[in-house]
Amino acid sequence: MERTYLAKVQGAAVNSEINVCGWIQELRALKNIVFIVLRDNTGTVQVTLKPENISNINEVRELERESVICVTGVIPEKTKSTSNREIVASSLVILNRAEKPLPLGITDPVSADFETRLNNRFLDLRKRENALVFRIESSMLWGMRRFFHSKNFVEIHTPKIVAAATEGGADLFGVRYFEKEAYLNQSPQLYKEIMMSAGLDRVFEVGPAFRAEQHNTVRHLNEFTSVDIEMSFADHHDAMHMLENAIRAGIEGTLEELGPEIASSGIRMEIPEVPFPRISYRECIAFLKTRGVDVTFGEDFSPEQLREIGSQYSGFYFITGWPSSLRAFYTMPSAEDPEISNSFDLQYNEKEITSGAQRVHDPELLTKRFLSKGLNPDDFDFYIRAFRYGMPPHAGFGLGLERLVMILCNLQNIREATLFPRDRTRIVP
RNA sequence: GCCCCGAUAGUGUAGUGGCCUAUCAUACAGGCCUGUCGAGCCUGUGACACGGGUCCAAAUCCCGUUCGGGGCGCCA
Repeated sequence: MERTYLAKVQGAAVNSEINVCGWIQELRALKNIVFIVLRDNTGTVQVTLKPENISNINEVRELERESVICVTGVIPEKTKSTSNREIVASSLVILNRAEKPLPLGITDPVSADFETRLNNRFLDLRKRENALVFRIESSMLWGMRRFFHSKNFVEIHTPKIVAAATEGGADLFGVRYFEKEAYLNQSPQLYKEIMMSAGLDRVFEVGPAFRAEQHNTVRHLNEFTSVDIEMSFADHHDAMHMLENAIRAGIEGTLEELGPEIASSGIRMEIPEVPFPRISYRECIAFLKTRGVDVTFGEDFSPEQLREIGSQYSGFYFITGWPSSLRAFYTMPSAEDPEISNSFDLQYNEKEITSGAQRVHDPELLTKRFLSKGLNPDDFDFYIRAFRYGMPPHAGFGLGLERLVMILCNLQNIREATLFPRDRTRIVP
């Protein structure tokens, strides 16, 4: 018999036989009757077992919480259960028993440290509200993928193992690659740009990025998921336009799929209005000065300064026109104002989630930019070559998926939005 | 990497030098009761991160280590 998801039990026909499978969330063995609250991926339902119907009832009485079972039974017309429906079992199959005690209770009225939760993530995610974060991430990503696909983007996959000289080096993880030295890539940047020269026109990639920085904060991971796009014959305005509409599409799709559950979980998620406000770096400096914050042109904003800015500009907004000195070598300087670049960050309140820009497409300028950043252009020959034989103007961005989910779910720690976070000290599980 | 804070049963906690053979809840085990549903009642098992030191006496004070939390820095 085909398995029925527990969420479908409410709407299933009474008196017909059904088969349900899941975990024993609670078991109450009374003298003449046994009740099980069964849980699966979709919900819970009470299963009622009467000794006269169940041959292995004594074995069932001894089952541990979180053991895995399948039950066949019927839904009676009337139930004495305070839940709307129950299943009166005709048979119960024990598929796998759980050890006890549980290292983390699923329904216990005691909280658990986040570390305990991470060490037992498989149990932690049996809680629906914890798993919801990852359902939201999935829906969000599907929404953005559909959007990019509709805009003629090609989804690509670039190497995560790269040669020593590719990226300057200091904050990369080294790996042994047979007889060579190699590194884990910190961004698909160079490769997605090469695809512009290849004529793919518009590309996006969803993949891991690795940073060997010894940061220890609630918003940094050493391995995170980057949603990257690059588009030809485009500038930073086009990239910002694409980004805000991708986010809007992602949230629309997420609310379509998970709206009721998101609402009942207490997460406030709304479809943002586009376009997002654009605030220039220079405007931010001027604003901070009106608030008595001492800040000079050419400095990155500190967390405290970003909180100040975020108290003025809430929700999604762009900070545009960052000083060229703060941006990577491939960032296009502004034609009108040589001190700044055609770049942007997408912020949500005080949090940065995306960094993007129009890119340099002229190989001579690119070489100068390398030199001004103290990098040796020879180390990037595989990259610059793609610029010498017809590279179109292009622009793009990289978005931190976990940071986006963190914002959408109003989480205080980015690790909450990561199944198995990799931070300064954690590599297990 | 720097600064601050922390580590007590499976889980979450109380306890700041002797009153601690360490509190409470939950979980677990046994019993009573019961179409239960945060089930109820009774009984029981179970812990001071590790290594040094101070002291008549250390969960408690000091040093180190490990791990964790927060902040900063770093951060294509």
